[in-house]
Amino acid sequence: MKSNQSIVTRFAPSPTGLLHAGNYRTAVFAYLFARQHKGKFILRLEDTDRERSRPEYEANILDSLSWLGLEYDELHHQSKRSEHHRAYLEKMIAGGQAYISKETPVKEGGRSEVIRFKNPNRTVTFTDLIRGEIIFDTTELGDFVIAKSLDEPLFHLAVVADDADLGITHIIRGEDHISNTPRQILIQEAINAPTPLYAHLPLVLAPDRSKLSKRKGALALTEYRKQGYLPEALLNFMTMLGWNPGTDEEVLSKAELMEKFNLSKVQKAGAIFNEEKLRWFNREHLRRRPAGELKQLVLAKIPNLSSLPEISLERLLPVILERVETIADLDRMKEEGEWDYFIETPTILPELLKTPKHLPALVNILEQVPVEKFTAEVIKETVWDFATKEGRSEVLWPMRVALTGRAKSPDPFIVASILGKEKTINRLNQGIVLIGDVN
RNA sequence: GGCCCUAUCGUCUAACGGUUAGGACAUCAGCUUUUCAAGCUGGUAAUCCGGGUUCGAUUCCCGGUAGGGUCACCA
Repeated sequence: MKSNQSIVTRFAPSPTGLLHAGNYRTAVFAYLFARQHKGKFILRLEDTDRERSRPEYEANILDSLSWLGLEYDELHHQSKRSEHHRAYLEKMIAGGQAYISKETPVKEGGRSEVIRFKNPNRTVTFTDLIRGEIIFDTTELGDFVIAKSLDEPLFHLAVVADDADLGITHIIRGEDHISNTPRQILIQEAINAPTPLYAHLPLVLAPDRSKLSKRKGALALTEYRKQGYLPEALLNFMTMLGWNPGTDEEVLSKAELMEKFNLSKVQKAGAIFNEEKLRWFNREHLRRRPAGELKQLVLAKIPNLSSLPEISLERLLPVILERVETIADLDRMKEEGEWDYFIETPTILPELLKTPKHLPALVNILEQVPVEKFTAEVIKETVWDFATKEGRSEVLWPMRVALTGRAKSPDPFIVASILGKEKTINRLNQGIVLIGDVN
């Protein structure tokens, strides 16, 4: 029902910098719109500026899109289409819609001859899918330059020619292009090309509400990848920046986004890129990954945990996962040896034990728990009355410290169940010895 | 400055012209098996201002104000 074979969108970045949120959100919207309508999504590298375009930036764009999962149906390089551009230019010059203009170069490297568009000086009106009718008086634009020479087309000409040749039906791009639109419509009319539908997206903003840019601290998409974010989380977050599904749901998979996305619920005002919320999205997406995958991930990042018995590992995984927001947290845990006490006996600072006098009684109590019933639940049940009677913090704090050697850790019952009965008893005894030594 | 776009909690946002203006992130408080994390419960917090239209405006219109974008032989 929603299928519409004729829809073609494009993402047209210039390879003059790393792809960041200000750019790729546009790609996300164009992609979702095309896919939802079973249309085509085209990637076109706008590399006509030979000086500023760089292969490494192009590689970065390709990398980023592939990581995000935005697969394109066609890839074009604007620089490889200059013959088409030349043909349009020649036709326009012949038809009087453009002309070769003699110039006195104002800046260094300026040409003494450029190609200018013969502006008909009239009002241009178009209906933006997001903003409605927009009216411009193009008179003030004058006869703008559309090419440095027949073989060196400039932005406006190249864009219009390529969009026409590639059959683009919907131009979904940033709001910063609104003022370019009348110029491009004028060129379309001159070359007798159809005017596509326009949807100008609100901008992604830096915290100071200005357009997000590298200068404003926008991180490359690849940087978020390095920081351990999931592509689905980025995709979800970026889509929610300026769009909502019309319900309270926020955590959506790529498939769900493709199904629910629509231009009519796209916001008109710009939105600040909020990293806190991104982290939250990442957590939510991480939690939704299959258990097996998460286990592999943890073991890959913290390999020494694989020496643990299977049962211990099963109990430890959820404990680790609830402390992870991005995958980089696992690297940090590895780095800081956060879980090392499960592998090696920790060194315990006697003063950290605070009130160790109950440790001997604790050992006696735990001795009674059968090895096969040494679970967090049973341990808690067994110790609880005693701890309550003697004062919970008096009993539980030294128990936890004796087991972990740390001031901060998961609760003592969980820790004990992961260590197993033997190690638990040993470490408690070690704590007792330690106190004896001190005394 | 010209032109264009925009305006709901700190942030992202919801609300056929009638709601105690809702949700999420963040924040604060409390609870939970001392600590960390997670979780749960609750709280603080918004319709930029002024005029219209209307029985009734967050919503429609106009004007201010504020913010943003754009004004290249870059894209």
